[in-house]
This record gives sequence, structure tokens and C-alpha cells, in this order.
Amino acid sequence: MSIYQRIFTDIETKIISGDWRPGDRIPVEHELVTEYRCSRMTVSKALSALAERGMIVRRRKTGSFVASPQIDRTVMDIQDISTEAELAGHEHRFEILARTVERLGEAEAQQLSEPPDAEVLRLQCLHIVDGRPNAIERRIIMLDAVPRAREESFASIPPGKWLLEQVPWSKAKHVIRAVSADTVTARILQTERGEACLSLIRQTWQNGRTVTYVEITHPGDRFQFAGTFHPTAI
Amino acid sequence: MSIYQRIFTDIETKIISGDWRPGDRIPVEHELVTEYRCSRMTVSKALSALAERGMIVRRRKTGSFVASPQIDRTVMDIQDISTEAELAGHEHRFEILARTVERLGEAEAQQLSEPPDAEVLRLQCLHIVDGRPNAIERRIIMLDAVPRAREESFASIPPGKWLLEQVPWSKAKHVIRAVSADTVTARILQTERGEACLSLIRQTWQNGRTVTYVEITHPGDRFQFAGTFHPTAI
DNA sequence: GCTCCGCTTTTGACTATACAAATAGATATA
DNA sequence: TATATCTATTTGTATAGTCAAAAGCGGAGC
Repeated sequence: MSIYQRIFTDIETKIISGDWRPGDRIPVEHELVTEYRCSRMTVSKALSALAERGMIVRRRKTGSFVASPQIDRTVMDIQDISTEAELAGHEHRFEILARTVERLGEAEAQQLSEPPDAEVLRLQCLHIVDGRPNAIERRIIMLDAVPRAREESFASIPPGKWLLEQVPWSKAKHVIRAVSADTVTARILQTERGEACLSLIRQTWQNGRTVTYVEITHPGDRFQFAGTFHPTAI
Repeated sequence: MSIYQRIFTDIETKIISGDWRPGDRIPVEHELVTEYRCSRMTVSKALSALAERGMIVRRRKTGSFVASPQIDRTVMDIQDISTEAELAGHEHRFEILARTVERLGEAEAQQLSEPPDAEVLRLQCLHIVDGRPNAIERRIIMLDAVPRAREESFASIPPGKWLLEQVPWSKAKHVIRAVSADTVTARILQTERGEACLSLIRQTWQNGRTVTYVEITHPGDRFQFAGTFHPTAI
């Protein structure tokens, strides 16, 4: 284990064990240098890493202090459905229920902050995991941002996965809600009208332009999101 | 702007713009040294930061490459309800509906991976935001992990906030689900039986011991989680 | 009292260098 | 042909120093 990793984990341990509490002062670099008998660069690297993780705050002249914890900063890996199913060892297939090219329309344009005459590809897609309907995906793809979508049938690759190959490293915003299934949704998902469903809305940008907007509705009895937060090792 | 920040953002920009695609090779440190006319340490710092964010992968002898993007790694800040309401400028109050000290019981012990004879404090708490019921909190606090909870009435501070002061920097696991309100829940939340509700379950550990287990149920029409992912600047 | 100035501490950024570890690819050997 | 060995490349870690920027503190002057 390298020196700066040792410094990092030593301090991290003291913080997460409650030994050093929020607001407590951390030894200044110079003290850690003598304690660990290493150079200042090495100490600095460890403290900078802790600061970047939000576990300490650093101020010139005054020193470094244990930060106030964010109660629960959870990282959720929300993959696309086929990837997620594969990772979990389930069988996944999908059906395109609808595919139209049209203009955006006034209400949606407002919602997406895009011009109302923008051409979009509108998709509706059913995901089936282990033989049961698992999600209905209602998607809008901005055709000026992803012109190649116009020629893509999505017969062999689901839209979410296809987009990932076309437009990597986008910025995204998520909203997770609970909604009651309306009649149409309930029929498609083979569940009861009014059944609680988990809805994930995601808007994706690249270079400031909306790429896609999607609402994925899962039946509440067959789906959940899970995530873990813990101060991780380097 | 510092040199290493410039290197960082230059490369980041090339990646998120799609200019450099997953699998593409990044110039080796030596080339960046001559390009930016700086020392290797400075280049290394920038590349290490990119690697830590998961945007590139680095391998000795072969070089650094643009990573395959995780579709949506979203960071959700799930604060406690009172903090969240305050930040959003809403008025928050709460009521303790039930408070008992008892043994855990077989079924729950299994679920929490704790011994069934462990003494726990069981709380039920209603959160009211802007005058309307916003969440019902059903919580278990392990008394051997937080003995001080036995004497705490939670009259003036909600349990989540109190625990945060007692046990900072814990590890946590989250599950988000959609559930239908049962009769009791519906009555407390002043909504309809069967209404879609968003349920957040959180189990919290410190030093490997369970500290608390809580299920917070929100009425679906009054609550949602939101989070953003974007490759952030340094 | 108050304001401004300079001193000191602490972090931030950077350089030039050194050696170590990993490993892909070439070369030598059985 | 298959295997072992060498070599060059690239990253990883660390040192010992420099200069700069931020900011708390005390003192000088009013």
C-alpha cells in the first residue's frame, strides 16, 4: 500500500468511525509530513483526494477540517434495461410498439426547452424480462441532434442502447416518481389499472442540445432501484 | 486557470463532445508534456483525475484510453426531509405517532442480518410540509449501536436529523420502489387507498453494525426524486 | 475606537528528477 | 513450434524544492 493511500485511509477511518467529528481540525500538512516521514506532495495528494470526495474541506491559512456529511449522497447506476437485465442474468427482449416522425408540438416544446417545430422521432417500446412485461418506454429523439435515427428501425437493438453508441458521454437529468397505471399502460404491462408504477424520466443533452427525452414506466411489483453509498477506498 | 485544469477540461471536452470516442487512445503523458510545456507530474495529475471520474482508463505500457460510458451514473442527494424542505423554502413540521422499545423479532432480524433478540427503538413519524402530509417514516434504531436513543423523545428534532448528529459518516443502502397505499397509510397521508406511493428504504451502518433501518413512504402526487449527472469540472 | 499595512501560516500549483512496476512485443532458446 | 527472456515503453509513486495566493493576526498610525 502506498504512502498516500495509507494517509488517505487512516484519515478516512478516523472520520467514518466518528473518532474525528465534523468541524474537527485535521493535522496540517507539515505535521503529517513528520508523522509519515514523507514529502509534502504525498500528504497533499492524500488530502486533496479526501477533499474531492467531500470528506474534508481545506482552507488556506486556517487548515483542513472534517466536512459536515451529506446525509445520503447515493450513486445510482441506472443502466439501460437490456444491459441491466443481462448483468443480473435475466433474459431480455423488446418490441417496438410505435414509431413516428413528427414535429414536437407546443406543450412538449416548452417542457424540453426546444423549438416547437423541431422534428422528432417518437418511439414506444415494450421491454420484456424473463417473459413478463417489465417496462414501457416512451421516447422522443431529436432528429437534428441525432439524424441517423431517421434510418434506424430499432429492430435488433433497443433505442437506449443504440443511442449510447451514437452519443456517448452526455449530460442527463433524472426524475423518479410513483404514478398510477392508466388503462393503456396497465394493459401493456399486464397489470391492474391504478397499480403503483415506478416512473423514470430522463432528459439527455450533448453540447447543450437535447438529444432524447424518455419516460420509462415499470410495474411497481416487478421493479426497484437500489444504490449504496459508502466512503470508498481509493 | 491552472495548467492541469486546462489539460483536464480539454480532454474532458473532447470526450463529451464525441470528438474522442470510447476506446480511442489518449496522447501519452510524454506527448502532453511537450504540448502543454509542463512537467510530467502536472499531466499525470490531470489524467489521474480523469481516471478517477471514470472517463478514461489507464494501463501501463499501453497508455490511456477513453472509457466506455456508464449510461447514467446519477448522484442523488437524498437528504432528510426537514433539511430538504428547508432548502426548498417550505415549512416543515412533524409528529411522532408511535414510539416503543422492543426486541427485533425473527422476520426482521433476518432482513437486517441482526440477532433477533436485539433491542430496538421503533418509531413512526409523520412529516408535514406546507400543511400537508408529505411522508410517513417507519424507523427502527438499534439500541446497542445508539444507546442514547433510549432517552431521546424526538419532540423537537426529527429522528433522521438527530441520528445524523449522533452517527456521522455512515454507510448506507437505498432501495426506491413504488407501492400502493394500504388503508392505514392512506389515512395517515390523507390520500386514497391504492394510491401510488414512492417508498424509500434505507439501511445504515457504522463500523459494520446496523444503526438504523427506515422506510419513508411519500404520496406519489406530492413527491419525486431528481438528480443530475454530468461530467463535472474540477 | 478604527483602518491600513505587513508578517506569518497554510494550502495550491508546479518543476525536475528518480526509481519502480507492469507489460506488449521482440528475441533467443529448447 | 512453443517457451522463456530481454527490452523498451508507459504509468505509478515519491522526493525536495520554488513561488504564489489566501487569510488570520498584530501593530502602527490616526
